[in-house]
Amino acid sequence: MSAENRNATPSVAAAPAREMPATARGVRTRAALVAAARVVFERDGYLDARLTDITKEAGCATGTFYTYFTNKEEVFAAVLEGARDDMMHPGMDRVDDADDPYAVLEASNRAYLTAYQRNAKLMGLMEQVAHVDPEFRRFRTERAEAFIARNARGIAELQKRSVADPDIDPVTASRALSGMVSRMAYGAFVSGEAADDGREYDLEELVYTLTRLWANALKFPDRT
Amino acid sequence: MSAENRNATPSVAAAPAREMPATARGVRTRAALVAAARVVFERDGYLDARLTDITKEAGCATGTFYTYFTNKEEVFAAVLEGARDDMMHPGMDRVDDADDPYAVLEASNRAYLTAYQRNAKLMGLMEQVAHVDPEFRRFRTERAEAFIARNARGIAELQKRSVADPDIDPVTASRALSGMVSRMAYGAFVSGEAADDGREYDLEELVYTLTRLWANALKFPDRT
Amino acid sequence: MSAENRNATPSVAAAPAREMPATARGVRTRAALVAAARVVFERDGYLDARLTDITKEAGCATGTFYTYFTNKEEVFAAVLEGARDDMMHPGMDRVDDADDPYAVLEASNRAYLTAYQRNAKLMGLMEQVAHVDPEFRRFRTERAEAFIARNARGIAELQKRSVADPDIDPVTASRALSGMVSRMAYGAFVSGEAADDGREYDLEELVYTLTRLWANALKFPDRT
Amino acid sequence: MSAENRNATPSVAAAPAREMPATARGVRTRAALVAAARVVFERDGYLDARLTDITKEAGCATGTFYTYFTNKEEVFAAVLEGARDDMMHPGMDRVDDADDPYAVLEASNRAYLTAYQRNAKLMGLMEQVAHVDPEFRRFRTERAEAFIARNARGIAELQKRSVADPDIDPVTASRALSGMVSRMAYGAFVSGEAADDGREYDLEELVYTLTRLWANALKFPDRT
DNA sequence: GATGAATGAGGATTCATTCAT
DNA sequence: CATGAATGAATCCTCATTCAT
Repeated sequence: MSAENRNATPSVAAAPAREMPATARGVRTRAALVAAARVVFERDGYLDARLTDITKEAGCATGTFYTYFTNKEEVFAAVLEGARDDMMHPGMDRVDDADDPYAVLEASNRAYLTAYQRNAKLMGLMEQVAHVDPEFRRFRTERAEAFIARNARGIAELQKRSVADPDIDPVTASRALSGMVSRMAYGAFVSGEAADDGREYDLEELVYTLTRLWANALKFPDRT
Repeated sequence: MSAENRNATPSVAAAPAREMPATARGVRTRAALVAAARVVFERDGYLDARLTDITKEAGCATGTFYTYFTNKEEVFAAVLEGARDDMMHPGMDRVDDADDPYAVLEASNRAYLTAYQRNAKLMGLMEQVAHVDPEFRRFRTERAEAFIARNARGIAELQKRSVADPDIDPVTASRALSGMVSRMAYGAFVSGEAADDGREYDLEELVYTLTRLWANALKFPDRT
Repeated sequence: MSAENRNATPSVAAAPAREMPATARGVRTRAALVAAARVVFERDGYLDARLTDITKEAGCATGTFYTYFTNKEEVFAAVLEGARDDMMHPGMDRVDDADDPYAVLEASNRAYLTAYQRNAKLMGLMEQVAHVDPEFRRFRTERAEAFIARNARGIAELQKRSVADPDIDPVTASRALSGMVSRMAYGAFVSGEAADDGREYDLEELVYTLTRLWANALKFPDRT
Repeated sequence: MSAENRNATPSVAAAPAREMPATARGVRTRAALVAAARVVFERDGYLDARLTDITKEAGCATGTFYTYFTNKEEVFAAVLEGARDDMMHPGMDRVDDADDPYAVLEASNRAYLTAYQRNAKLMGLMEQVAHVDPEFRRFRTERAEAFIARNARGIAELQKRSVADPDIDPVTASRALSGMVSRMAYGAFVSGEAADDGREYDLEELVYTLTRLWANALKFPDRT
């Protein structure tokens, strides 16, 4: 985890991106475009967003777009870039007792869900775009794999300490459980799947259930 | 699962569908179009599929398309229709000991995963389309909710029989665990996420791990 | 020279041309487009011709253009196709005395110049396009080489019959003399180079001078 | 050739040229732009050359271009300016025996072809631009007419001295024969037409054949 | 029913030229 | 003088949908 893929991937897509602006005005315009793009994308969706909507929203001419980006994918990448750190490294509260795996797990899940909720619109967008553009499919996969790998390491660690079911492959388990959490986050914060239940999603209930299921699944010892 | 989705309208989406063909030739043409549509969709994806590609593949004229469908959504609905039953009611092997919840769960998971694998291309398509067309988003959600409801009922039942952790909301748990399974199925059979692990997805390993995690999560009693 | 590159090169450019129309209406529309294209090209030049001008001239919608052609090059190729035979095989009057090389040469030059004059606008266009599009550069070169080869054969023949200077390489000579004629034709009928002389180009004077120069250059024996 | 083209305006085309730079820095920048323009034109062709390519190549900002030129035509004119003298007055070796018309002609042709070869890229460019921009069409024509007039004078002179066929109009003949030479030069040094002959163009062979054809065409007396 | 040509709104993209710094 | 970002008119091209045969 930590800094390893922080600097490695400066841009999301490997497109031959336009170079960064040289002047202050350029920086401002570019930023305006990225901000506008986020607004338009979140409002209209990736597919329905037209380049002119973005420039209009940013208050500049059509051509200006092409000073900074080559196409829609590229602005979208820039938009993601902005939220990237928060999405990849959701700051986790200090856990008092780092030896209590349940507490660590719970804090981790809460951090993940909170970050997801904070960036809900963007995450939904990500999901849509990943299903439309291979470039971003890869990006999404990488993000997922980063979490999976991190969690797999955690599980293996717990197995070594004999606090997790040893009969389970840590990677597959991580894949399953991480998927469970992200899938749930999507359902709760993006698609609002349970809206017709009449019941709203309660973050704490989510944290509680997911953590408990996860802990049970790995056979964490009962907390005394 | 019950009759809730099986009402009068045969079409998936609620579009004002064209009526079914009257003549034998009509039936044949329509069938050819649906088959062609599946081929084209699976080959090019929903978004990149052009109506003319479909008619070309079906070996008929462009205009003929509109004799049977009003637009792309509608053919796609017809394509789904074909695989619908298999996807909704994956035939489950008779389980000898219906009282062994683990065995039942395992059989159920195997049935689900097998069906998913059988219809992998289509499931991937479903996923893509759901992220693009609200009509199908609803359809996908309904399918998911059907499974969730079914599984929630199962969990509640087990709780009543005291073979499942009573401290967990059955619907939320079902949502989480069902999501875990479907997410995993997608990763394994559609996006081929783990291809770079060097390891192929092994169906039985999947069934084993998912079932075990699920059982653990609900605190099924140890099998003796 | 005969049919050797008559069927060989059905289309000028090797572009993946749209297939020919299946219905009579289609044939009509395509023809209208080609005719319109010729008008527009001759009026505005190749570079300044816009696709919409062509469709407007043809009296059809923009999109219709793309039913038959993929781009400007392709229509231009189609336009050339129409005049191709006349340009490649300018019908030559029967020459009474086929043994009189001077008479044959004169008839040949007259035929060439007449054909050039008939298709002057198009030849000018060809010249322009050849300087702009490599595809057509090749076409133009091929046309030129066809004439050069034909004439080189003629020269070699005369050398064998000892009626032409044997100390000259027939291909190089043909290249030079054929170029002289085509260059002159361009100057006279397309660019109207001598317009400021006050003197108009007189076809017969052209034929006379070019033929005489050519005959002298090859040292045809004096006609007695 | 005389002073007719050498009037006050140093620029080739009659565009309302910007005045020459006042400062030393200005001179340097302008020169850099002209040099860059030549590079870009020769590399990309006139039509595909973008103004920004030129400024980039010159290592200066886009706007700087407009300090010295109003548009593409004007830089191109400036580029031509540089090679102008060499192209218009190809230095001819002293011919020992100025009374030997064949020797004079040969020297003249060699000088012309050599100059053409030296400036091949630019001549090709000229040709392209002449077919695209009327301004330069005129320039090209003037250059051609200068050679034609000079040669016509020469021919008339020889006719007076009875060493050239008197039955030929000297201007028309000059037009034809000068065209023959320039056409050949273009074919040999620019379009590389004969590349597929397997034979390379040999300058001396060219000089020999063209001179001989020309001499024959005018019925120069046999050299003894 | 089947055919396939015609339609045209809609959006992306380029690049010469301007102008504030 | 130099800078380089901003401008936006001008075209190209696609493809769902219609309709005469």
